[in-house]
Amino acid sequence: MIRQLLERNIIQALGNLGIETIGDAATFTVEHPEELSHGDYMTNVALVYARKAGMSPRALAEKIAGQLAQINHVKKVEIAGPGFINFFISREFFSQSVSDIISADKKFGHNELYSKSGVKKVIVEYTDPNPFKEFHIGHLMSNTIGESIARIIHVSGAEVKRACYQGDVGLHVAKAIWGYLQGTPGAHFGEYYVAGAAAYDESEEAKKEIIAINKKIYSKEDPKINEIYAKGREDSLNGFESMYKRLGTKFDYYFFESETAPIGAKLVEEGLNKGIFEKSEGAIVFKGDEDRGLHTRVFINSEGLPTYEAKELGLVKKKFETYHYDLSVVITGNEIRDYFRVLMDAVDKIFTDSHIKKIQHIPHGMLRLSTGKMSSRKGGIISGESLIEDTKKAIMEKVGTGDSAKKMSDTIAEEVAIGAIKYSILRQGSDEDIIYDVTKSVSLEGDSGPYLQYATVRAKSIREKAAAAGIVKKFNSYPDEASDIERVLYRFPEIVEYSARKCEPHYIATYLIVVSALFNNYYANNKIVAADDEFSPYRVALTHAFEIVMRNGLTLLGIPVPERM
RNA sequence: GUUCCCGUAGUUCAAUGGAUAGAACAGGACUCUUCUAAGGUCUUGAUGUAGGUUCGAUUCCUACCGGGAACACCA
Repeated sequence: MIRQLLERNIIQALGNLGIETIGDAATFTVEHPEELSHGDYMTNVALVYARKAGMSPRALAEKIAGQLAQINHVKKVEIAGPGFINFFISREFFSQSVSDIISADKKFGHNELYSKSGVKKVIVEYTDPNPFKEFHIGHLMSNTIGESIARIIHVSGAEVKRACYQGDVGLHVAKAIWGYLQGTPGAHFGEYYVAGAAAYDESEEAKKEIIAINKKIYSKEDPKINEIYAKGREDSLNGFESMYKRLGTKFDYYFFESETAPIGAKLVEEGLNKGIFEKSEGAIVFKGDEDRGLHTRVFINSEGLPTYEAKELGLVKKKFETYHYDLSVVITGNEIRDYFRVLMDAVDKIFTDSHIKKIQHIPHGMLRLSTGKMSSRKGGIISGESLIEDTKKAIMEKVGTGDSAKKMSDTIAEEVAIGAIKYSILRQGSDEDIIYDVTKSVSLEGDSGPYLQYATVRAKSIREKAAAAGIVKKFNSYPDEASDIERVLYRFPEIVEYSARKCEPHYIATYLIVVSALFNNYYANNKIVAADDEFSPYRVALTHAFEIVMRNGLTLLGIPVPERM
């Protein structure tokens, strides 16, 4: 609200100077400078209006600053650089915000971005692993990003439902069952699938057998196949469920291709009659608008079976019938991007309800290895589980050696491993590929999840020490100068809102790193718990406020906070 | 070939059209008798090329160079 206050005052000042702002294409901004030494807020107003005012930016800045009345919370106004006006906020504001953060506690960071814009119900689809195949690191990436976005949307004022869409029918299932029937050594269907997929490519005979199995899966005529199918599906889904538990996800809805396929096929049939789809070379296709760079896509293949596109259409309908959303968010790999644009075009033509069309696609990059694109069709995939286990092992080795008091429990190692992996995914823009380097993922220093967890746990332990020492936090006695950490903590809700607007968790991740670094620096330079220091109660309060921001921020990233480290 | 994404320190990533392009890792120099050294302090080092728009461009536009993806019956 300080921002709005400043904007109003600046417009007023411009008015006093006879500079018209209404209906002007040029707009000024009020924002936080990149560097704290440049103040708490800054505006470029003088640079924007200099030409119009017929004077140099610095001269105009001086004039505007001269016209500004005394603004609440503003302690100092400076002109700097080419003509920026910098505002320094009063000390009382920061100590008040420390108190406000502690009062708000878990709710600090909540905002009304969605509720204000009338978006009250949001469904978020992510992860989408396929039964009978391995849950690999690509699913880990989708899950991490999706879970975080779901949480961010939730604290931004919407009811959120989590959905997972899974391919329980299709050739991949037949490949896995074939592998099982061959007596392929292995413990689960993910391994049988790899064997079946390899055989399908290499042997004509195996290919025929797999196609035959596929038909039996659909027709359900073979009791033995039915039994294996049921077992494999259940095993897979149970495996996924325990993975979701480890990762901290709980889905509200599960959708399956076996149920969306008939719905989609029916929609395409109806669309064919309306001229939305057309027949071509024995298949039913949707002609994408070439001018908009859209491709033509097959929805029903020449054998009369619905493709992924048709199933996805069925999914849209199924989702909306299950939960009347205001917005549907779909998180997938970015190789689907162009295809999704075609799908959206088809959705737009098929459905009439404007709500059902409110679909936002969030594509994410690939988790890449030096060996190239991951593919579960061949061997050489990295399972989500093995990545977690390897990371965990590396953490144990790093910390567990030496004196036994420092040895960590399995629970903590697990939390730190999950934090390390999730942070490495969420620290960058989600549309970018992540170059996964095994040795670097194991490094826990600096820009990492464990760094954030460590700073948080440290704050918690200091707070407990203060409580034991009988120091009660207070907000009325503090050093004259506000510390840097105080000057950024109150910005957290703005970061969350911005992150929600962009559907990009990495803004929160980056912010938490900055805040942690400032706190660690504060910790190194200030004795927080000190019985004979009059400022100690305030420092304890500040530490608590920091801990709250960290906890809330890490929660939005889906990163757990260990008891101790 | 067409369309879409992307080129930032040696490496992995940041930067709502703004000030001196930020971190981290790696390299160099310090720092535990003191609340957790998985920490802190100092230091070396970057916008693919050529134009354009702008008071101002890593950001927007055009061309080129380089990487990735999609492009009809897989998902």
